[in-house]
Amino acid sequence: MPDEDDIPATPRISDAEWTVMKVLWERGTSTLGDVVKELEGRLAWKPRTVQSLIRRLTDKGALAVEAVGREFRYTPAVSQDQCQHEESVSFLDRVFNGRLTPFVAGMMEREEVSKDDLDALREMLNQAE
Amino acid sequence: MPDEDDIPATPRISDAEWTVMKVLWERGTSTLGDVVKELEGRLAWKPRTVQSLIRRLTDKGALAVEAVGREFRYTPAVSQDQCQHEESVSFLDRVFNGRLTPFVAGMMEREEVSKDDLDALREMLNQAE
DNA sequence: CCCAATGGATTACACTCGTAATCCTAAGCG
DNA sequence: CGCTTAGGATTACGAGTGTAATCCATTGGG
Repeated sequence: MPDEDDIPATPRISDAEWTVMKVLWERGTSTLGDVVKELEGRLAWKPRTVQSLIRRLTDKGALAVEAVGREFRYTPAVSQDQCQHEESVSFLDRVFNGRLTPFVAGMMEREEVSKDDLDALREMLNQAE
Repeated sequence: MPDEDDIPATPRISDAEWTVMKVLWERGTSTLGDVVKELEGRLAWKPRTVQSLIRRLTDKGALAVEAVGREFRYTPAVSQDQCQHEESVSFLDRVFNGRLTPFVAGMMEREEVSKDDLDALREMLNQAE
Protein backbone atom coordinates (compact mmCIF):
# COMPACT_ATOMS: atom_id res chain seq x y z
CA MET A 1 0.00 0.00 0.00
CA PRO A 2 1.24 3.51 -0.73
CA ASP A 3 1.92 5.58 2.35
CA GLU A 4 1.48 9.31 2.65
CA ASP A 5 5.14 10.07 2.66
CA ASP A 6 5.32 13.84 2.64
CA ILE A 7 3.35 14.43 5.81
CA PRO A 8 5.39 14.02 9.00
CA ALA A 9 4.21 11.60 11.68
CA THR A 10 2.93 14.46 13.73
CA PRO A 11 2.84 17.89 12.18
CA ARG A 12 3.87 21.22 13.63
CA ILE A 13 0.81 22.95 15.04
CA SER A 14 0.81 26.73 15.39
CA ASP A 15 -0.64 28.78 18.21
CA ALA A 16 -3.97 29.53 16.62
CA GLU A 17 -4.19 25.98 15.30
CA TRP A 18 -3.85 24.61 18.82
CA THR A 19 -7.00 26.47 19.76
CA VAL A 20 -8.87 24.69 16.99
CA MET A 21 -7.35 21.28 17.68
CA LYS A 22 -8.35 21.51 21.32
CA VAL A 23 -11.97 21.96 20.29
CA LEU A 24 -11.76 18.97 17.98
CA TRP A 25 -10.09 16.75 20.55
CA GLU A 26 -12.75 17.69 23.05
CA ARG A 27 -15.78 17.35 20.82
CA GLY A 28 -14.55 14.66 18.48
CA THR A 29 -15.75 14.76 14.87
CA SER A 30 -17.29 18.14 14.14
CA THR A 31 -18.30 20.40 11.32
CA LEU A 32 -17.01 23.89 10.70
CA GLY A 33 -20.21 25.27 12.21
CA ASP A 34 -19.68 23.24 15.36
CA VAL A 35 -16.21 24.64 15.83
CA VAL A 36 -17.31 28.18 15.05
CA LYS A 37 -20.13 27.92 17.56
CA GLU A 38 -17.80 26.48 20.18
CA LEU A 39 -15.34 29.34 19.78
CA GLU A 40 -17.63 32.34 19.41
CA GLY A 41 -17.90 34.25 22.64
CA ARG A 42 -14.47 33.06 23.63
CA LEU A 43 -12.73 34.55 20.64
CA ALA A 44 -13.48 37.23 18.08
CA TRP A 45 -12.61 35.02 15.15
CA LYS A 46 -14.64 35.28 11.98
CA PRO A 47 -15.95 32.00 10.54
CA ARG A 48 -13.59 32.33 7.57
CA THR A 49 -10.69 32.46 9.97
CA VAL A 50 -11.71 29.22 11.58
CA GLN A 51 -12.13 27.70 8.15
CA SER A 52 -8.63 28.78 7.16
CA LEU A 53 -7.17 27.17 10.23
CA ILE A 54 -9.10 23.97 9.68
CA ARG A 55 -7.94 23.87 6.08
CA ARG A 56 -4.32 24.27 7.12
CA LEU A 57 -4.74 21.54 9.70
CA THR A 58 -6.17 19.13 7.16
CA ASP A 59 -3.41 20.07 4.72
CA LYS A 60 -0.78 19.18 7.26
CA GLY A 61 -2.52 15.98 8.18
CA ALA A 62 -3.65 16.89 11.67
CA LEU A 63 -7.31 16.51 10.77
CA ALA A 64 -9.05 13.84 8.73
CA VAL A 65 -11.92 14.86 6.51
CA GLU A 66 -15.04 12.96 5.62
CA ALA A 67 -17.68 14.34 3.29
CA VAL A 68 -21.21 14.07 4.61
CA GLY A 69 -23.68 15.52 2.20
CA ARG A 70 -22.25 18.79 1.02
CA GLU A 71 -20.40 19.39 4.27
CA PHE A 72 -17.25 17.98 5.75
CA ARG A 73 -16.76 16.36 9.09
CA TYR A 74 -13.38 16.93 10.64
CA THR A 75 -11.74 14.47 12.99
CA PRO A 76 -8.38 14.66 14.74
CA ALA A 77 -5.87 12.49 12.93
CA VAL A 78 -3.16 12.91 15.55
CA SER A 79 -3.45 12.19 19.23
CA GLN A 80 -3.57 15.04 21.67
CA ASP A 81 -1.24 13.20 23.95
CA GLN A 82 1.37 12.80 21.25
CA CYS A 83 1.15 16.43 20.18
CA GLN A 84 1.34 17.66 23.73
CA HIS A 85 4.36 15.55 24.35
CA GLU A 86 6.23 16.79 21.32
CA GLU A 87 5.49 20.38 22.21
CA SER A 88 6.65 19.67 25.73
CA VAL A 89 9.98 18.26 24.68
CA SER A 90 10.65 21.02 22.19
CA PHE A 91 9.70 23.67 24.74
CA LEU A 92 11.94 22.22 27.42
CA ASP A 93 14.83 21.96 24.98
CA ARG A 94 14.48 25.49 23.73
CA VAL A 95 13.95 27.25 27.01
CA PHE A 96 15.45 25.03 29.69
CA ASN A 97 17.99 22.97 27.77
CA GLY A 98 15.74 20.01 28.23
CA ARG A 99 15.73 20.14 32.03
CA LEU A 100 12.40 19.63 33.75
CA THR A 101 13.38 20.64 37.25
CA PRO A 102 14.18 24.32 36.68
CA PHE A 103 10.91 24.67 34.85
CA VAL A 104 8.88 23.33 37.72
CA ALA A 105 11.01 25.30 40.17
CA GLY A 106 10.26 28.50 38.27
CA MET A 107 6.55 27.87 38.46
CA MET A 108 6.65 27.05 42.14
CA GLU A 109 8.75 30.05 43.09
CA ARG A 110 6.11 32.31 41.69
CA GLU A 111 3.35 30.52 43.51
CA GLU A 112 1.66 29.61 40.30
CA VAL A 113 1.15 26.03 41.36
CA SER A 114 -2.12 25.36 43.10
CA LYS A 115 -2.63 23.24 46.17
CA ASP A 116 -4.30 20.66 43.97
CA ASP A 117 -1.34 20.59 41.64
CA LEU A 118 1.00 20.09 44.56
CA ASP A 119 -1.08 17.16 45.74
CA ALA A 120 -1.24 15.66 42.29
CA LEU A 121 2.50 16.02 41.89
CA ARG A 122 3.15 14.34 45.24
CA GLU A 123 0.87 11.53 44.23
CA MET A 124 2.70 11.03 40.94
CA LEU A 125 6.04 10.98 42.65
CA ASN A 126 4.85 8.33 45.06
CA GLN A 127 3.51 6.29 42.19
CA ALA A 128 6.92 6.53 40.54
CA GLU A 129 8.24 4.49 43.48
CA MET B 1 12.13 60.72 32.34
CA PRO B 2 10.88 59.42 28.99
CA ASP B 3 10.27 55.71 28.89
CA GLU B 4 10.77 53.45 25.92
CA ASP B 5 7.12 52.94 25.27
CA ASP B 6 6.99 50.82 22.15
CA ILE B 7 9.09 47.95 23.41
CA PRO B 8 7.20 45.49 25.60
CA ALA B 9 8.49 44.77 29.09
CA THR B 10 9.87 41.48 27.90
CA PRO B 11 9.89 40.82 24.20
CA ARG B 12 8.92 37.72 22.30
CA ILE B 13 12.03 35.65 21.63
CA SER B 14 12.04 33.23 18.72
CA ASP B 15 13.57 29.79 18.58
CA ALA B 16 16.86 30.77 17.01
CA GLU B 17 17.04 33.86 19.18
CA TRP B 18 16.82 31.73 22.31
CA THR B 19 19.98 30.00 21.23
CA VAL B 20 21.75 33.34 21.08
CA MET B 21 20.27 34.66 24.30
CA LYS B 22 21.40 31.57 26.15
CA VAL B 23 24.97 32.27 25.12
CA LEU B 24 24.70 35.86 26.29
CA TRP B 25 23.12 34.94 29.60
CA GLU B 26 25.85 32.43 30.20
CA ARG B 27 28.80 34.55 29.14
CA GLY B 28 27.51 37.97 30.05
CA THR B 29 28.57 40.92 27.90
CA SER B 30 30.08 39.66 24.66
CA THR B 31 30.98 40.72 21.18
CA LEU B 32 29.67 39.23 17.99
CA GLY B 33 32.90 37.29 17.65
CA ASP B 34 32.51 35.83 21.11
CA VAL B 35 29.06 34.54 20.31
CA VAL B 36 30.10 33.22 16.92
CA LYS B 37 33.01 31.37 18.49
CA GLU B 38 30.79 29.97 21.21
CA LEU B 39 28.33 28.60 18.69
CA GLU B 40 30.57 27.28 15.97
CA GLY B 41 30.97 23.55 16.20
CA ARG B 42 27.56 23.28 17.82
CA LEU B 43 25.74 24.87 14.93
CA ALA B 44 26.40 25.48 11.26
CA TRP B 45 25.44 29.13 11.44
CA LYS B 46 27.37 31.65 9.40
CA PRO B 47 28.61 34.75 11.24
CA ARG B 48 26.14 36.93 9.33
CA THR B 49 23.32 34.77 10.65
CA VAL B 50 24.41 35.32 14.21
CA GLN B 51 24.70 39.01 13.52
CA SER B 52 21.16 39.11 12.14
CA LEU B 53 19.81 37.44 15.25
CA ILE B 54 21.72 39.79 17.53
CA ARG B 55 20.43 42.75 15.59
CA ARG B 56 16.84 41.56 15.94
CA LEU B 57 17.37 41.01 19.64
CA THR B 58 18.71 44.51 20.14
CA ASP B 59 15.86 45.91 18.04
CA LYS B 60 13.32 44.23 20.27
CA GLY B 61 15.12 45.36 23.39
CA ALA B 62 16.37 42.00 24.61
CA LEU B 63 20.00 43.06 24.32
CA ALA B 64 21.66 46.31 25.32
CA VAL B 65 24.45 47.64 23.15
CA GLU B 66 27.54 49.55 24.14
CA ALA B 67 30.10 50.74 21.62
CA VAL B 68 33.68 49.91 22.48
CA GLY B 69 36.08 51.13 19.85
CA ARG B 70 34.59 50.20 16.55
CA GLU B 71 32.83 47.14 17.97
CA PHE B 72 29.74 46.62 20.03
CA ARG B 73 29.37 44.79 23.30
CA TYR B 74 26.03 43.10 23.76
CA THR B 75 24.51 42.52 27.17
CA PRO B 76 21.21 40.86 28.07
CA ALA B 77 18.64 43.52 28.89
CA VAL B 78 16.03 41.05 30.08
CA SER B 79 16.45 38.43 32.75
CA GLN B 80 16.64 34.81 31.78
CA ASP B 81 14.40 33.93 34.64
CA GLN B 82 11.71 36.32 33.51
CA CYS B 83 11.87 35.15 29.89
CA GLN B 84 11.77 31.53 30.89
CA HIS B 85 8.78 32.15 33.06
CA GLU B 86 6.82 33.92 30.37
CA GLU B 87 7.57 31.18 27.89
CA SER B 88 6.49 28.66 30.48
CA VAL B 89 3.16 30.28 31.14
CA SER B 90 2.40 30.78 27.48
CA PHE B 91 3.39 27.20 26.71
CA LEU B 92 1.22 25.78 29.47
CA ASP B 93 -1.73 27.90 28.37
CA ARG B 94 -1.44 26.96 24.75
CA VAL B 95 -0.86 23.26 25.13
CA PHE B 96 -2.27 22.28 28.51
CA ASN B 97 -4.83 25.00 29.19
CA GLY B 98 -2.51 26.31 31.84
CA ARG B 99 -2.42 23.11 33.87
CA LEU B 100 0.94 21.99 35.17
CA THR B 101 0.03 18.53 36.35
CA PRO B 102 -0.84 16.91 33.01
CA PHE B 103 2.39 18.24 31.61
CA VAL B 104 4.50 16.63 34.30
CA ALA B 105 2.39 13.50 34.09
CA GLY B 106 3.06 13.26 30.37
CA MET B 107 6.78 13.49 30.91
CA MET B 108 6.76 10.91 33.66
CA GLU B 109 4.65 8.44 31.75
CA ARG B 110 7.24 8.36 29.04
CA GLU B 111 10.04 7.90 31.47
CA GLU B 112 11.65 11.10 30.38
CA VAL B 113 12.24 12.23 33.91
CA SER B 114 15.55 11.23 35.39
CA LYS B 115 16.16 9.90 38.87
CA ASP B 116 17.80 13.21 39.70
CA ASP B 117 14.80 15.12 38.51
CA LEU B 118 12.54 12.99 40.65
CA ASP B 119 14.69 13.68 43.67
CA ALA B 120 14.77 17.39 42.95
CA LEU B 121 11.02 17.48 42.53
CA ARG B 122 10.48 15.65 45.82
CA GLU B 123 12.77 18.12 47.52
CA MET B 124 10.88 21.08 46.09
CA LEU B 125 7.56 19.66 47.19
CA ASN B 126 8.85 19.22 50.71
CA GLN B 127 10.16 22.75 50.73
CA ALA B 128 6.71 23.93 49.66
CA GLU B 129 5.53 22.79 53.12
C1' DC C 1 -40.11 29.42 -5.28
C1' DC C 2 -36.76 32.81 -3.98
C1' DC C 3 -33.45 34.62 -0.68
C1' DA C 4 -30.38 34.59 3.14
C1' DA C 5 -27.13 31.93 5.30
C1' DT C 6 -23.67 28.28 5.30
C1' DG C 7 -19.57 26.44 3.94
C1' DG C 8 -16.12 25.09 0.40
C1' DA C 9 -12.23 27.11 -2.78
C1' DT C 10 -9.30 30.63 -3.77
C1' DT C 11 -6.82 34.73 -2.73
C1' DA C 12 -4.84 38.40 0.29
C1' DC C 13 -1.59 40.67 2.88
C1' DA C 14 1.48 42.21 6.37
C1' DC C 15 4.60 40.23 9.78
C1' DT C 16 7.95 37.12 11.77
C1' DC C 17 11.55 33.69 11.19
C1' DG C 18 15.45 31.18 9.55
C1' DT C 19 19.19 31.84 7.11
C1' DA C 20 21.97 34.24 4.97
C1' DA C 21 24.59 37.54 0.97
C1' DT C 22 26.45 42.16 -0.26
C1' DC C 23 28.67 46.23 0.57
C1' DC C 24 31.74 48.98 3.10
C1' DT C 25 35.13 50.46 6.45
C1' DA C 26 38.60 50.09 9.86
C1' DA C 27 42.31 47.65 11.74
C1' DG C 28 45.82 44.35 12.35
C1' DC C 29 49.44 41.59 9.93
C1' DG C 30 53.19 40.72 7.04
C1' DC D 1 51.74 50.14 2.91
C1' DG D 2 48.62 46.94 0.93
C1' DC D 3 45.73 42.88 1.88
C1' DT D 4 42.92 39.96 4.47
C1' DT D 5 39.39 39.97 7.81
C1' DA D 6 35.99 41.19 11.32
C1' DG D 7 32.08 43.44 11.98
C1' DG D 8 28.43 46.98 11.18
C1' DA D 9 24.42 48.33 7.81
C1' DT D 10 21.44 47.05 4.44
C1' DT D 11 18.97 43.84 1.70
C1' DA D 12 17.05 39.21 0.43
C1' DC D 13 13.89 35.73 0.12
C1' DG D 14 10.89 31.90 0.79
C1' DA D 15 8.01 29.54 4.42
C1' DG D 16 4.74 29.90 8.01
C1' DT D 17 1.18 32.65 10.67
C1' DG D 18 -2.74 35.43 12.00
C1' DT D 19 -6.54 37.05 10.21
C1' DA D 20 -9.43 37.43 7.11
C1' DA D 21 -12.27 38.81 2.23
C1' DT D 22 -14.28 37.25 -2.21
C1' DC D 23 -16.58 34.26 -5.04
C1' DC D 24 -19.73 30.56 -5.58
C1' DA D 25 -22.98 26.85 -5.01
C1' DT D 26 -26.33 24.68 -2.26
C1' DT D 27 -29.93 24.35 0.91
C1' DG D 28 -33.36 25.27 4.33
C1' DG D 29 -36.92 28.59 5.68
C1' DG D 30 -40.62 31.67 4.85
